[in-house]
Amino acid sequence: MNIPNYLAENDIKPSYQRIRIFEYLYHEMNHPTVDLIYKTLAPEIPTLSKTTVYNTLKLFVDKGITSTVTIENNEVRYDAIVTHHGHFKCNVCGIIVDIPLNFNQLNLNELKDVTIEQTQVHLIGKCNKCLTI
Amino acid sequence: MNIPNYLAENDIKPSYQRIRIFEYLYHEMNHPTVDLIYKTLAPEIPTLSKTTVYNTLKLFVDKGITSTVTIENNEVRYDAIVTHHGHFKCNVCGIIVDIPLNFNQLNLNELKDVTIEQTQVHLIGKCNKCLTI
DNA sequence: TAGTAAATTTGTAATCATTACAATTTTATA
DNA sequence: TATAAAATTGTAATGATTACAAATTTACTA
Repeated sequence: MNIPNYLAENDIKPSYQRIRIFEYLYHEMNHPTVDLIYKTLAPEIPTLSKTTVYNTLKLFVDKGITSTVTIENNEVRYDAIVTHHGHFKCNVCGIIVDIPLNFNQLNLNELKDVTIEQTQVHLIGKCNKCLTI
Repeated sequence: MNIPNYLAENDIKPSYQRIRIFEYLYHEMNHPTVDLIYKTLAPEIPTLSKTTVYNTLKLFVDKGITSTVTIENNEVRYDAIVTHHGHFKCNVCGIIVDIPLNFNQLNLNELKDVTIEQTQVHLIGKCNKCLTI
């Protein structure tokens, strides 16, 4: 994955900040909040502004290369995976992991008359690590 | 449904404010925000405080007679239905409707090692009414 | 290459939902 | 009726997000 190229292909000029933010999202896969991205990158990019992180993520979402995950209020999280998938969140350690899901298995007969553009499946429980402690 | 009895059965003293707030939730079935509940009831209960609405909904959730719906950030919504079900939200008119779902149909083989305590399924699209305008 | 316009980044202030907390009011009880 | 406990209320604080204008960087053209 060449990140500058990937950004350019998606109509995003690959500025230094944008490259670093997407690189973080893509490599960490940790569904970070804006605050976590900012706190992680700020020491390495001293001029970085939190507003830039907000602006950049909004741009990524608009251009379709990032999705948002809102499981609980007061924290929007971001994900470099944009294909349909679900999320599992451990309510002990807080980790969020992507899970493949076959949405066709949901019986949506009740919804004949609507169009569905987005599906969010969030599972909340305890992860294996926290169960065995 | 006798609301004072229902509250009492669930270990909640049926004060006037609590009765009115639950009555609103239960009859409207509109997945309101705190603000909407407050704005609707305040004219009829002039002394009502928004803090009371927050306190009361937190109590309802703790006692298990209300659930929260967080589809988008910056608005927690409340639902008097607490059995497992999903939600459909129209991104034009904003209406949120409950939808029955058979969660067993989700193929969760990937999650053998975790316990799942809560499942949230949110479908976002356009409702029939907004499609035909 | 310099000069200018456009795009991007930045910092500060404003907004809005929610929570904290102490004071007041109401309810229950002795 | 007096007192304690519970519930309600209003105000202030918090924290995420947005608005916005200034500063900086980049792209383009003469």
